[in-house]
Amino acid sequence: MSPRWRSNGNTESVDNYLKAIFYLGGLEECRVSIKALAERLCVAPASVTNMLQKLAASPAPLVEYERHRGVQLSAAGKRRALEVVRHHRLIETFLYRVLDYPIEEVHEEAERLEHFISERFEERIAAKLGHPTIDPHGHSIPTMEGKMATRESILLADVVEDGTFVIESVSDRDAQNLRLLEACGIVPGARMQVSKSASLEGYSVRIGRSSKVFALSCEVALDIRIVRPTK
Amino acid sequence: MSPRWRSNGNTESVDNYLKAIFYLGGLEECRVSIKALAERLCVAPASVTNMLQKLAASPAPLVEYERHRGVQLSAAGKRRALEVVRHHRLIETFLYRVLDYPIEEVHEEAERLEHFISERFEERIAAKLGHPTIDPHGHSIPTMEGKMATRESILLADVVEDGTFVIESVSDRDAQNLRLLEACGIVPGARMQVSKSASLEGYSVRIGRSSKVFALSCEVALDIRIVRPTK
DNA sequence: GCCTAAAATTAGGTATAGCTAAATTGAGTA
DNA sequence: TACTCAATTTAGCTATACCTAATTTTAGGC
Ligand SMILES: [Mn+2]
Ligand SMILES: [Mn+2]
Ligand SMILES: [Mn+2]
Ligand SMILES: [Mn+2]
Repeated sequence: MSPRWRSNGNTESVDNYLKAIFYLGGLEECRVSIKALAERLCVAPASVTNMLQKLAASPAPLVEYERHRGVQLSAAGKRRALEVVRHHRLIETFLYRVLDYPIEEVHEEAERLEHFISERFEERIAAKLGHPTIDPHGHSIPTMEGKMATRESILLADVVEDGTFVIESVSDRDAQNLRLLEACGIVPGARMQVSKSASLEGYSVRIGRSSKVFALSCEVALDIRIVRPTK
Repeated sequence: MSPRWRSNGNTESVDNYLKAIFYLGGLEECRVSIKALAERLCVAPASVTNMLQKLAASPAPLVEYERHRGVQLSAAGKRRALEVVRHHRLIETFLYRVLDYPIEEVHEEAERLEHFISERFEERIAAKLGHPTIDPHGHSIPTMEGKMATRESILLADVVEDGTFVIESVSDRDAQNLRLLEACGIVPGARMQVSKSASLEGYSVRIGRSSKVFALSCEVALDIRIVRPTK
């Protein structure tokens, strides 16, 4: 058997390349370097070059690739990347809300299953969840049509003056962290009073009306995105 | 990338070979021929020989294979086969009961996902469903420890005299059929009055207290297993 | 404009899991 | 016992997707 083919003719590996290009390209959809892709995907640069050449040479290419000049998603590639992201985030939401997964376990399971669920499965969990727009980490879930809401937010690590903020999202990449953050009440939507602690290199935060104060390292502050309160 | 490795070190393909040997070996766990496996798995006989040689040569073999004498599962192979069957049937039950899948769509989705869910996922859906023992087709779900209840049942096609029976299970392999059978009320647990229709080659059946009578072909009667009513 | 080093590419090789076609084996029949 | 043929095995090939090592290219510093 060759690797399993998804409905649209992609393999799991191809999906993961598309997602990585989408992520690394950012909102401005910049060209992405081979090196950055290799690091993100934990494969050798030569493997990336190989895959991109194959993808770009196909009759309906998912990527635009030029030798030595990096790679961008084509319209079709972006569409597919957004579909996989939708799968990922819907699955995470489902695992968290319906199957009562601990928050730190949803990402790994979603990372696998996102490639193997059918459109029917996608549709059924979306319906079961009431067509959610935000996943348990606070990330936007793209619509079925491939539109994703963008919200303006900043890294907690970029905060320069003390103040009150609302937590927009937390990174899904470090399971350990995630467990701790949730235990502190640092979850999307929570209100947080932040003071930059000059002595310690980091932040003290107070969540909601709680009197407890938590110390966050600069490291951890890179995993938290915040917005100004609407009021 | 090589094909995806499951937690226990198997690939999807290996899992499918184990399941096929388990199924074709029957309750008596007979040796299974290469030809039968090739047909069931829709691959060439040479591919089967290849795979079995590799499986049998591994340090902790999942199968016992002798040249020209067919193949049987080892204890480890049987354990794994039962685990995959458990995944399959739990997933089917979950899709049917929680995600409201139409009965004829559960099998195909389960056939794929059975290889990719984690032990956590298995545990969570089992809990959500109240640790079910029967799937929507009426098949026994093996326990976490790898025990599967066996019930005595016969094919409707083997019925020689008219009578009243309880439907034990219906085959999950023909989606079209399944849709029709469910529409007629021919579902596991239903009580069914059967008369062998000598003129037509087939059966007339009446479900429960209904006055409607359905005609079933001998073909379809091969897809239905029944037991005598307990009372 | 040249030199160097990092980035990218090419070359050559691995494993999985398929395939076809050719050779072999062994079970049942004459 | 010998023959025949279906089942099985072997040999040689393909595709995906990874690897390392060697080579080439580009871009920055001078
Ligand atoms: Mn993934
Ligand atoms: Mn997420
Ligand atoms: Mn399967
Ligand atoms: Mn079933």
